[in-house]
Amino acid sequence: SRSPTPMKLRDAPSACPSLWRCLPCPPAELRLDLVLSSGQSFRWWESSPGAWTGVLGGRVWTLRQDGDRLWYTVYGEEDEHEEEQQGGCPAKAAKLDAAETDRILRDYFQLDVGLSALYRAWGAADPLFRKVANDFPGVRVLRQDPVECLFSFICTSNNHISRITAMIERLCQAFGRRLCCLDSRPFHAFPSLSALTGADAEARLRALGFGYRAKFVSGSARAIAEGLGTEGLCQLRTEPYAEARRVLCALPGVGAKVADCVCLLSLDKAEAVPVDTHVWHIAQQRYGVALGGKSLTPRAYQEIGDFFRGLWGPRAGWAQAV
DNA sequence: AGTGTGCCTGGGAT
DNA sequence: AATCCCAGGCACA
Ligand SMILES: [Mg+2]
Ligand SMILES: [Mg+2]
Repeated sequence: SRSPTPMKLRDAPSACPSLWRCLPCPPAELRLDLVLSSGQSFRWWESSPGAWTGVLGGRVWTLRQDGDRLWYTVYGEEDEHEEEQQGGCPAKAAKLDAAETDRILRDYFQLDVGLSALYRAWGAADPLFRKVANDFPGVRVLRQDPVECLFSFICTSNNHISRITAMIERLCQAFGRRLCCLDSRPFHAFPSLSALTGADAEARLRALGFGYRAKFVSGSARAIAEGLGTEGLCQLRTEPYAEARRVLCALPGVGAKVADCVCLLSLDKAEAVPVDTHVWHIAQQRYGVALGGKSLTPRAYQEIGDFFRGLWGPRAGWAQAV
């Protein structure tokens, strides 16, 4: 039985305060706008000025930062009893209580990591960082779901942000569980691993405009399903950086850069420094890193990562996000 | 082992 | 208006 009244997007707590909660969170610790539009995640949308709507932990949320508070609201799921879970994880979504939603948000934004102290340390070690940090406070690394992060970043290689975002949107629409509709716009969960292992997955992805990445997505889904599984992928959080990176690089469509993105943004490897062409140029021009050659070779990639780890320390990946 | 090349797609430049 | 160019790399040879 479908809900008789369609749900609407919520804009701010003022209209209906009882549907919102908040966490203490000063702008120096988190700048929601910078973090959610920085290209770490592709699934947040500024639904109205200052309000960010997206999917997290199988629920649709709207977030808003107001001074020292991070406000949030979680939307109810439609047709819960009709949904069949295809994967191994029977996430029978009971109504989330306030303590649980608080925990999910604190975990996603890693609010237990004090950013102010890290900014001070990076700035003390690096004058160039000080300059940038002034304009970009509160930029922190999200702790994303490993499956979403992996398949999203497989889509980023040799691609444009605008197209990446559109591709991932279509991926969720076609393969992800529908969660709810807000202002008649449907929201879908990121697909489970098993949703991407079907025999026709590659063809369907091609039809969605994935190009040659269709084979990478379906191939990596297969490889993980037949290998370590979703659980094993998540277990890489407890493995050393080098091991996680090695396992990821064995997947089709995953090389050093994508692996480092997944390590940093979903597997708790704060020392991972994803090096793209932009970072490569910065390292040479602004930091004077001496590297022969006119292409980003594996050796140069390693050297640049080592350089920034030496400069910024064990959370170099966090500093680079700024 | 370290390099060079081609690649789906589509928005912006020419 | 067509065509070129190339972007958050990667897999191959
Ligand atoms: Mg390139
Ligand atoms: Mg690989």
